[in-house]
Amino acid sequence: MNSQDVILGLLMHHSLSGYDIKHKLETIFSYFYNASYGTIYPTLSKMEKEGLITKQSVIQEGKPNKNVFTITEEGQHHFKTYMYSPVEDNEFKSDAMTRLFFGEFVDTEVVVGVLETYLERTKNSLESLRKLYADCQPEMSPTQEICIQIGISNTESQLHTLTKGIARLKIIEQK
Amino acid sequence: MNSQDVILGLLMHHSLSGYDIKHKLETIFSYFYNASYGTIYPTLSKMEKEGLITKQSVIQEGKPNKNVFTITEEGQHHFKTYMYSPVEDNEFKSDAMTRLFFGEFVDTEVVVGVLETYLERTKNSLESLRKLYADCQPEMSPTQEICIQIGISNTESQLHTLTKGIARLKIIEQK
DNA sequence: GCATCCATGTAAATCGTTACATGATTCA
DNA sequence: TGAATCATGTAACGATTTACATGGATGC
Repeated sequence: MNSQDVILGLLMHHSLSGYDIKHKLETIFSYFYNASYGTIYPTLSKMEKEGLITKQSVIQEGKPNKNVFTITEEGQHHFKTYMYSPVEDNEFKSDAMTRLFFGEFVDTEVVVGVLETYLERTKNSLESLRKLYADCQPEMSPTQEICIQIGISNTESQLHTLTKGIARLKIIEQK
Repeated sequence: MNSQDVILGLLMHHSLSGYDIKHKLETIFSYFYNASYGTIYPTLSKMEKEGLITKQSVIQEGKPNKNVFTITEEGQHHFKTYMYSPVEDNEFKSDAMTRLFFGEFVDTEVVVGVLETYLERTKNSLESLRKLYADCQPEMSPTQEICIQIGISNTESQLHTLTKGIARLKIIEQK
């Protein structure tokens, strides 16, 4: 899985600009994927050259012009090939967990701070996911709904687990 | 956070070879970090040149010789600088969740297959983490123990959430 | 005899982020 | 007047994976 596969998937539903794609990634995809403009725009150019998508320039009033991309039949075929290929493993990288792991080499209060930052960010993510679910539920496909339900549940559990972890750490601190 | 920070952290406890480091990453770090030999060996060379670590060749009987690396004072200082720097956001990338999200474009049974693969892998991860906890608990630092407890709890919740998700998906399939 | 573990390393390729560069419009 | 939103793009850099290359020892 790479940015190309994700972009093709987003264009399966309807045509979008690079800016729209970035917005989708920041909202509905935030739980399990991300990409910057520095990836999106060059990928769109590359895909257009390869005939997977086509570009239409749209002139807007009161807003800058934009390039809207539409998936071609070849692009749809590419996307299907991705969807039937072997599933890749999840990737998880956590700076906060790494610092917790190495906690013995710094003061416990520093580690507590790290976990509290992590907790705060998790709370924010949960809030965003819940808001998204509330706002977009009617227009979501059934699998998209399951997707966000899984995201919300997992984030809730993380919150709970982290809170317990912080409590345990604070007990150690007192010793 | 990058491979250098993680390697320095591992060497804080005691000297290790590149092979040992890979093994640690595959076991105790498996939940929140990973790196291949193609990263580990060049990073060790680079750090040695920069004076963050030193190399000792160890001749072994019945096994190939190995290079054991020891952290220097400068390396320890580097590591501390990392530990006190701002915490980076977690990164999570999930091919399985992406396919679930785009589930409307393939047969539901394909999506069920994707989630069942995901579930199977999660079960295996959980088993590994539990085994690791059982085997290494006595030699773990308190923060390392919290670290693996968090890993186990989160993986357990994921298992639960995923199982519910698959059930919901199968209800959709029947319609 | 074959798989697995031990052990190290390089080179090419891939993939991606960050910073830079630009600029109009809308709303408070 | 200043922040936020809309909108596109490039160039330099960084990080990492995959595939290649090698080879002895141990255990089944």
